Amino acid sequence: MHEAKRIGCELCGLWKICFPGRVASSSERRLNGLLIRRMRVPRGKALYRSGDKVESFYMIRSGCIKELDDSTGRQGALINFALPGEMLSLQSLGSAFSNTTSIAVEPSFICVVPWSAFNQLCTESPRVAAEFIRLIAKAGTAARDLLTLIRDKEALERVSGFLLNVSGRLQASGSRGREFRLAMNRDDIANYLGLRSETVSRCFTELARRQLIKVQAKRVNILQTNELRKVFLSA
Amino acid sequence: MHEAKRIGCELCGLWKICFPGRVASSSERRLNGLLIRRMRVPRGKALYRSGDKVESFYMIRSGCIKELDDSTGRQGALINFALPGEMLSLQSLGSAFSNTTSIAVEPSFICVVPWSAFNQLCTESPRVAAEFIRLIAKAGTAARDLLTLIRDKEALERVSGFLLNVSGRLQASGSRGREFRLAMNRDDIANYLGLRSETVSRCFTELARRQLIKVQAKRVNILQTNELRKVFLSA
DNA sequence: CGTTGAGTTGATGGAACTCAAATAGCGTGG
DNA sequence: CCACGCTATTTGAGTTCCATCAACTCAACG
Repeated sequence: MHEAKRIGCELCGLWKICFPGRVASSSERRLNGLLIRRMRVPRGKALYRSGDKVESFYMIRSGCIKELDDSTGRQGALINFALPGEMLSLQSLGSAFSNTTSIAVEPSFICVVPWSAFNQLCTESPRVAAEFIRLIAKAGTAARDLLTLIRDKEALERVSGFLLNVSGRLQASGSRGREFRLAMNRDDIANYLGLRSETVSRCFTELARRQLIKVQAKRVNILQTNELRKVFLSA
Repeated sequence: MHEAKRIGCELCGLWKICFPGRVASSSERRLNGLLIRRMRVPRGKALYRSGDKVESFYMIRSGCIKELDDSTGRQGALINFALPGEMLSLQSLGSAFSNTTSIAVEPSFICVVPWSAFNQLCTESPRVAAEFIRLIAKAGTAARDLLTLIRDKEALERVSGFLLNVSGRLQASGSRGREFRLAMNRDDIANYLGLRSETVSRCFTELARRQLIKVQAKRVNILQTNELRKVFLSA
């Protein structure tokens, strides 16, 4: 997020699959440039909606995409923020139609990977298939992490965990992890963490009062990572 | 749960993979009987522990296995109950070592599927690989469902959702979904739902007061499925 | 028949929600 | 560039729901 700098392929979660650094056959190389389509998603626009046929999966190059679960009655059940270098809609691949809606929180650039072609590639290359299974399993772990964050922790711990999580992921994609701009608003964060925007706001204020972070609106500055981690862990 | 009747292969989540009903090559048939080991797990015994090398995944034939997340500091973070016909530890396949511990809630019978052999099979058979990806993705959806249950609903709704969920899954494995015996105790349910055992108890009592269920200790009888579903949905 | 552990019920306090008002950001047009 | 209006965010006061602590019931078992 923050600056619109787009990450390069070497930071993409698909790197090991797309590029032949560690792969052998030429068929594996097909993904590189040929089948993957790049596109821009304006802020507020949907990348896909629940009910859409699942034909592709996506990788975020820059920006931020929020993934909403429409299966529950409630509107706007936010189950994931996808940050640069991360993949989207992997969990939908099992079914014919998507059960989530993905909306750009800020203007974003993404890679679209057609599932059919990728599937074919998996059958041809065991290595790609294995790598892909690993990626899908990893996506499942993320949901699990969020679960324990929400179920077992109270508000201040959740917000701390959220900040540390975002910080780490931004760093992984080559951005600064200490000082960044949150793409999403307080309501989105609250929905994600199972809180109210007022509570999120109060937590930010409290963390700032303790000198662990600095906040002004969407700008966040992490001053004491270790102390913040202590708050996060102090169940 | 309830009676120790074990489900047959035709209800197993791996059915489509194990059996040649819809598969072609003889290599796909290898799994059937030859490599899969069946075993008994006594109540309270661990099937595997976090840190163990991931060499297999598991299918429940009878009984109930609880899966604990040890990564968080807190003890006993319960992320899943595996019921007959369901699979276990799929999310660990990506990593070398398990990050969860699985313990039998009641005496259980399971199938142990060696991952290495299965992996080999996936490379040989595209159909098996695709089916397997579907299964892994489905496992991810379950975690997601629990997430929204816990994050967006209050106690009575969570307990209603839990009962409906268990009911449906028991039915899927051929057991009665109306009247059953919960294998797990109140503490396990509470941990799973992000509540306290006292609260779970109160919710059971309240649902019984409304004549939607009958409870006495572990015995549950669902009287009004539709009304129970209304409680569950009334966010 | 006493002990033990699980489950239920009651009383109380605290964390987060709700409603409401004040303030700060941000884009737009003058 | 500044003033305006709209929205997002912060802050405050009162309420609700669930956790906590504690007492009690009940069934299983030696």
